Amino acid sequence: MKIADKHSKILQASIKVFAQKGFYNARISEIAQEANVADGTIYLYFNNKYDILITIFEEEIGKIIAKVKQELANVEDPAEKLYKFALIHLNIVEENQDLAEIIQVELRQSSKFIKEYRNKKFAEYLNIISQIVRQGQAAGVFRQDVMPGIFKRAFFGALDEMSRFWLLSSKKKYTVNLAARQISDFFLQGIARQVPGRTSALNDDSSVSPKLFSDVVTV
Amino acid sequence: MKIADKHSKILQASIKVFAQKGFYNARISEIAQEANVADGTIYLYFNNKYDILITIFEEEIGKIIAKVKQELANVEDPAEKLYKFALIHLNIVEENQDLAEIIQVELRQSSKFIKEYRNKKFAEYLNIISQIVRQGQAAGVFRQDVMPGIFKRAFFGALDEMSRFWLLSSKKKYTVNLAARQISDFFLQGIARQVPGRTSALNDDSSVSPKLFSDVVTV
DNA sequence: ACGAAATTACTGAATATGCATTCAGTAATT
DNA sequence: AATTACTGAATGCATATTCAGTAATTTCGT
Repeated sequence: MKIADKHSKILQASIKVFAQKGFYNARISEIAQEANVADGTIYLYFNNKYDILITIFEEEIGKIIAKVKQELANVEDPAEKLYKFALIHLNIVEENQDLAEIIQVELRQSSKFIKEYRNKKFAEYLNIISQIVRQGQAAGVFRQDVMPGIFKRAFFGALDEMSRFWLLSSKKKYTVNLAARQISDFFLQGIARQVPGRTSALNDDSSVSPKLFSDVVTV
Repeated sequence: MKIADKHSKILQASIKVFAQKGFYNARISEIAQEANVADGTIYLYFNNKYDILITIFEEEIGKIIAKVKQELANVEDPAEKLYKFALIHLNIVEENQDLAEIIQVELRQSSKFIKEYRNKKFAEYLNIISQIVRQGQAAGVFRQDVMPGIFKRAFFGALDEMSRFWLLSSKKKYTVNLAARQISDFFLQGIARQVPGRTSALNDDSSVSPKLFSDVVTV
């Protein structure tokens, strides 16, 4: 058996066990058992338990970002790009549930080091979204008063919460397609009923959005 | 010193320490020190370390839900209600950062028991949002094809991600007001530029939303 | 009003346990 | 024969929890 085999066997086992039990409640002996190796063998491939978690993150997150970027490359229309992003994201989560669980839950409450590391990679991911927004604004199809820095978080957060819900409730009420469609549509169209002859129902009521976006602090 | 005093002193200390170090890296001795009691005293008020976490959740989450409901009670317009929800939510997070950190991070990866318990309370919170949507649909001001079950998660997720960002980066780029305004506006109006005479830019391009929301699986 | 006895509250060093990590020994490969 | 890969029982440490002892508070008889 080649080295690469055990390395990845242990990693895969770890992803499974960490996702199931959580990092702190996962036992090295469980991972060893799951990977069909001795406890000690794990330490030939990883420095310690924490190192396994970091490696999972390092080796897997890059793949995801690359995949999303690649799949979006040949989509032109900003609105469709946003929808595609949602669709791809949700599909990845669905196909990598254990990994998604770890990234969503375990990596959040880790050491300062891994947290910062996570955030760096994460920022890269979020910036895919803000780039789409800027592109849409430049093309004149998205509103100019939208702040990409807020939008990217709102949009990602919506997807993230939706997928968290999936991870919890195994039996899904909605398809990935429907969720991606609705969520991207919320953000593109809004939920306010479009009254013919007016741009939106909201504009009816000046008390609701008195001076929209006038309270910026910093850029 | 009254009993109630120590109970809440220990709880407050725990919130602080858990938020700072994470549940698993928090030491009982640290909490004791922070609360100015002996290690053993903690066990006169709580069964074990985990019990403290559960109690934090039990005693604090109810207050929050009650506060939000109460503050929304006298708002009528659904659109404004949505904005108010965002504003109140973000303000609560801002004013209870340690607690927010714990609810967001620590309670996620806990035992099955606490997870389920969290989800129950959490569902109650989310349903405030879907109620607003249904109210708006009944009043004819929100689109009928919006699914409240998806919307509530998307909307909450957007707020949650925004506040997570705040918890991480101490120096804030945006005010709570601005974020609440933008996020509720994304969802109400969308970001697609409103072209006069048309209901939205999206309707321009039939390829983007071919058969919107036609792939429902279950209700 | 006072002190003694009883009750209740608190302390923190000692205990016990659980588990990550090590390493002397064995097996497989070159 | 030498090198490399693996094993899993033994080690050692960290820390949640306990509990014998001390302090504070309350009760109650004179």
